[in-house]
Amino acid sequence: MSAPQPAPRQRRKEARPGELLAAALDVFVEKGFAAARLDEIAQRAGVSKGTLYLYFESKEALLKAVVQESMVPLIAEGEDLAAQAASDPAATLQHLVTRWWREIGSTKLGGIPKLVMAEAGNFPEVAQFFFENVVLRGQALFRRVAETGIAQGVFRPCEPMLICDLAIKPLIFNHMWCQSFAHCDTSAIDPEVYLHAHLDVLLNGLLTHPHPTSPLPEHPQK
Amino acid sequence: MSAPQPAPRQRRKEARPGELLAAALDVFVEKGFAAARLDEIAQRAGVSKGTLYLYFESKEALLKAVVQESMVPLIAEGEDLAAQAASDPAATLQHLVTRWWREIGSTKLGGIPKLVMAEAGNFPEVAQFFFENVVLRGQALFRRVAETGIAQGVFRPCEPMLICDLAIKPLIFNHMWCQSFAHCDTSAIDPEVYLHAHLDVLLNGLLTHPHPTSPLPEHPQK
DNA sequence: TTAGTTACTGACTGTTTAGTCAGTATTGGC
DNA sequence: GCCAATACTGACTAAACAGTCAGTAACTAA
Repeated sequence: MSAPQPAPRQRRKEARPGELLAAALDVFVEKGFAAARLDEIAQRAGVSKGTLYLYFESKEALLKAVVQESMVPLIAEGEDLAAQAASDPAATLQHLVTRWWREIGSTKLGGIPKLVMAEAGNFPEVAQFFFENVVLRGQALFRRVAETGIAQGVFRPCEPMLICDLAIKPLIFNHMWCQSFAHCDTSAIDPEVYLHAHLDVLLNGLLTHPHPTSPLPEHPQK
Repeated sequence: MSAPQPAPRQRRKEARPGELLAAALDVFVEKGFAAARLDEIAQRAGVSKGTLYLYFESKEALLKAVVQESMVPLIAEGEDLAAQAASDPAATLQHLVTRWWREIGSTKLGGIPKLVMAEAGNFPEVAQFFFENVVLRGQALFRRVAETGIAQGVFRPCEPMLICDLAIKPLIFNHMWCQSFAHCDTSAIDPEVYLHAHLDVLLNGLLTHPHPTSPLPEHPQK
């Protein structure tokens, strides 16, 4: 039986915010915003709850900061990439979707929309912030590609925002679904298989002259 | 200034459960499960909180009862309808989706998946109950249609569950989205327009020999 | 009218947790 | 080594809320 020595205190002003945000992301995604306890976030970051309040004003401000720091840079990066106009809208659409999967859908960041949407009614400011800084800017990326594709006659003519919604919403939802029912849905389709099937059917349904596509998966799960 | 006369007490053993469930559905969908207060549910049903506990064991049991009473009958109804085998799988798929929209997507019942998914981590029993009694049975409906369609060569060959997921998940999510961002997304696409565009692109992308389809909407919102 | 039954009430309890702050311990300058 | 300056702590508080139960009043049958 060793004496329960209290962990030695450290002063690390620079590193704290990042560590707290990382811990907060973990706990928020695991438990949801309401059920996340600030004590647990602090503990995972290796500090006490008091320290949390040295860096963030409130629980809500912490969530806002998580969104700000983790999602907004990715959007900004996407905007830079999209600025280099690609000539092939179908390929660009595929590229954007794939990038979403790599950067967000396959990481714990994918849990943020669920978080924000679940609490949108109780914390409208967070929802608004997310909507303006992530959703609208993300939609703009897709929208430009859709407009180009329609103008070129590659995509069937329609409201560009439709293409945007049809392309990305199913994937966000599938992530939420898998996250929520992981313990129930033992024979769920692998999210990456879903991603490819979705892209295939989407493009096939959207293109004016569908390419011959690879066959859809017959037995996605072993 | 009238005297604040306490509303006269009433004894209505038969009607209470239904009224409480209706009030609970309202408040759960509005606030989410965690943020819903039992006092408010009771108040909306015109009773006190104590009465609530005469009819339901706990808050969690109340949610389970809401799912049981509002969703399960609809699934059962759908199973009856699907038992009358339809010869045209594409039309049947369209019919199932449209029925989902009419009975669930366009009503407050559409808020239940959001509710259950948001709290799945904290109340796994509720998620399990929903999954087994609603999701699995709903999937089975779609799956049978998908299998028939593939066997007839009407749908492209693939894992039938994929068709099921591709057909319904986007719609569930779009409902959640609109509900969550109603106050932010002032130029959102009308859900019914989204429904038709989705069905169009889905079938176009899924059929081995796509029908000539009506054009996609150009300006869905006025 | 009265007495018995029970649906219903609402004040109360216990618990949980966001947010506070007086005090402590580490650091860096001298 | 000593002394600020300040990053950090954790016990505390106030509030919110699920769940309880002794008491109340609506109904019923005789």
